[in-house]
Amino acid sequence: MPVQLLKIVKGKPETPLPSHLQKEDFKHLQEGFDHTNKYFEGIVVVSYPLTKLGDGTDFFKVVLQDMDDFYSRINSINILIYGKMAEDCAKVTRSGDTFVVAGFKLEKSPTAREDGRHDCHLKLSEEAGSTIFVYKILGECLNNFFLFHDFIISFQSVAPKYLYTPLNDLKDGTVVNLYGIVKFFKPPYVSKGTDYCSVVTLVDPSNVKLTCTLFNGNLDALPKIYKVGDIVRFHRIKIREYNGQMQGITSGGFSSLTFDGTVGAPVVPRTSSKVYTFMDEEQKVIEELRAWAASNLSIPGPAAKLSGVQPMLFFDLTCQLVGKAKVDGSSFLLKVWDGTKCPYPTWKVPVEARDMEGDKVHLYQLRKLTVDILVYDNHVQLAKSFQIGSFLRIYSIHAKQVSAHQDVSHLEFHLHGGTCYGRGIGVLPESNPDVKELKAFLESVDLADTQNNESMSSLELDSTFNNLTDHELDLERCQQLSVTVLTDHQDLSNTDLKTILNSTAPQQYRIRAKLRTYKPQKLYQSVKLHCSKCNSLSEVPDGDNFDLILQGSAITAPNLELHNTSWYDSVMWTTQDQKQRKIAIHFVKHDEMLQQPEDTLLMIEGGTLKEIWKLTKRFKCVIPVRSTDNNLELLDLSVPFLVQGGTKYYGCKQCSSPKPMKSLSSIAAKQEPSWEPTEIAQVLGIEPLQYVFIMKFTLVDGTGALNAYLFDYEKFFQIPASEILTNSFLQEKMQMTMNMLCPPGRKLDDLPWLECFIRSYNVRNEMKHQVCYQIFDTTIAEDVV
DNA sequence: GGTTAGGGTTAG
Repeated sequence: MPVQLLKIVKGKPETPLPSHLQKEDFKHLQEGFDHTNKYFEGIVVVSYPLTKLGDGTDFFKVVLQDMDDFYSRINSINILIYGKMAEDCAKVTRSGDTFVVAGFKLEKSPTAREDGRHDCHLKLSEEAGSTIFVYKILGECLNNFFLFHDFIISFQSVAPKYLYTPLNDLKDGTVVNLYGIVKFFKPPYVSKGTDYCSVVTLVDPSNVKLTCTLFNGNLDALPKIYKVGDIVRFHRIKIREYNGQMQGITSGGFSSLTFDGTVGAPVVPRTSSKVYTFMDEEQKVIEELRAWAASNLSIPGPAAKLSGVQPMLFFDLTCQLVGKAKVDGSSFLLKVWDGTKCPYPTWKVPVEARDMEGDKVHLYQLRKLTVDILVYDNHVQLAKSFQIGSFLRIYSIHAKQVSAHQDVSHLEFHLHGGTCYGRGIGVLPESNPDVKELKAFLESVDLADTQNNESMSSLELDSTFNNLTDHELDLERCQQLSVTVLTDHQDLSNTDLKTILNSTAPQQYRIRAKLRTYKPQKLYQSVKLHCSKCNSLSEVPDGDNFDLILQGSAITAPNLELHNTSWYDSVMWTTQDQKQRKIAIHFVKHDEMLQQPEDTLLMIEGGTLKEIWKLTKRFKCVIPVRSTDNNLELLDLSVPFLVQGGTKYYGCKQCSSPKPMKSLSSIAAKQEPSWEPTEIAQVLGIEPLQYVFIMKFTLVDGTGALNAYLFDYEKFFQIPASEILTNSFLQEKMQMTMNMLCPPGRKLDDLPWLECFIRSYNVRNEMKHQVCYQIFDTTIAEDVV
């Protein structure tokens, strides 16, 4: 990619130059010096319009100024660019950009005497193998950020422009480039020949399907398709007629890019190829195909989890490999988990403990959550190669229900031989969004017995794991253990509910009771905001309100006098739509330098909710602000005073006395600003509200029933209330926890016991006096979820 | 350069 557009974060390019390149001094740009593996860097001070030479070749000339020797009499040099490279460069180059040029040819400049520049000029072209890096100033990058939805700036390449053939226009015997949406695929498997094979059926807006059989001896060279709905771009695929239909097959120079097909997801190609072209227009193609697919194809929803497995059916599973073992010549065992619990007893494949590969302690800790998947025949070879700990997607697992004796049945998971219906296994990279989500979820799962078994000898482990069935484990829980445990006061004895109800408040009790019902049933309704200063509770504001207030504040144009201070750099951006909204973004500096985006706090004026959200994905902290005559200040406290990660931080309207934004400069001046929400709140005069779960538990123990409130930031569910609204895995985990505490459709007798600590307290107003109860110092038992 | 597979569930 000879011309590459890069972003620059004040003075520092984020993408480093290739390490083999070394900087060349202005004064060494002379004939007789070897300029191989050297680059020259300068600022574009003049750029001429793109022209054509007599023979039709595009020609683009810029003047670069040497910034290291700014005060020399001669400090600028002519750069002559030819062909497609000239055209591409002209498109993206503006005065003030930084150019890095390499692979240039140096010649005497015939115009040196007239223009007073360097007596040599540099000639660059694609044919000569030249490279130009164009560093844009921050404002330009921002433009790209909003226009192209991410900071990934498309490569401006001089590679030949590819033509893409629609699927309804394919001719027998041709080699073409094409785009398509994956309608069906077989993940790469070991063929009976010498190669891996992957079969992919595509469809495009012409509504014509094309099945491609792709071969390659290198697994990595086949398209990285993870799900139906992914979008692929194939280059140099051979088209043949087979059984009266067009068919695609790999040809010599076949290459592919694969994209997530989700509307709005970042457009990042998956490929093993280090060099590929991907331009703005191609980004547009992907977005158009995504939009078309969204309204014209039925793309399957999220894959099943072990907790949602349906007996007798086939399903795809995204999971982590915990153990593997050889079973016999034609089958192989994969022991995997996805953090959820299969609601049915599952079959454990009997294998010798010494044949089980994987961390013994980990296998033991996860024993209640792992399932055994037996893979057969052609899948064995691939399965053997998987690393323990890697993330897998296993396609079309058969959940086979097997009745053993006396109506006791269990589920067996088989990945049968063959590749019908896309049966197979693929490794997912850690960068895959599903893997990221899964990883976060797995990390949030509390494992039972972690402390106690760390020091077990392998002998003890060998005799322990694989021997307990799920039946036995469930039985154990029902008979002995409570689904909640106390974090303190274990020495106290239980009091029955009747006694508590007949006593005066305030007092504290240990109880053993069952959860008959709880409110709210819709768990997201249990999240509130709490001010620890005035003790008020409020609802979490919805996004519509946020957007309205943002719209209101966007009416006032940013005050330019407040731009670019000692502690932040500002950029203005005008939206490309009809509204021509002005957005100002102030990047807070540290040591007079801008930080990496992931460490940066920024303040935004005039942005929409969507834009703010987009910025939070890339930058550490985002604070919506408005400008007054002499200050930047926070908006109304109905909107977050800070957005960090997925979390909106609110301040208490009663207890806060907001200060102007310049108070933040005290944090920016610190050695290593951590931008902790509490610290930000403090300097801004904000009393932060905390996210909290508020629930009402109706508890019964045979002697009586009482309602107890649960007021929990994190301790009870071991889920931060601040994260639940934006994390579907945590929502699912919480729902599963509640289903364990109070299983739907069970009789009272069959409900599990809860061990709780509660306190009674008096609530009095003019009308009545009431005794209330609150649960505290209680948590979910470690092995419940 | 040839082959592999060429979509439509195993039956362990």
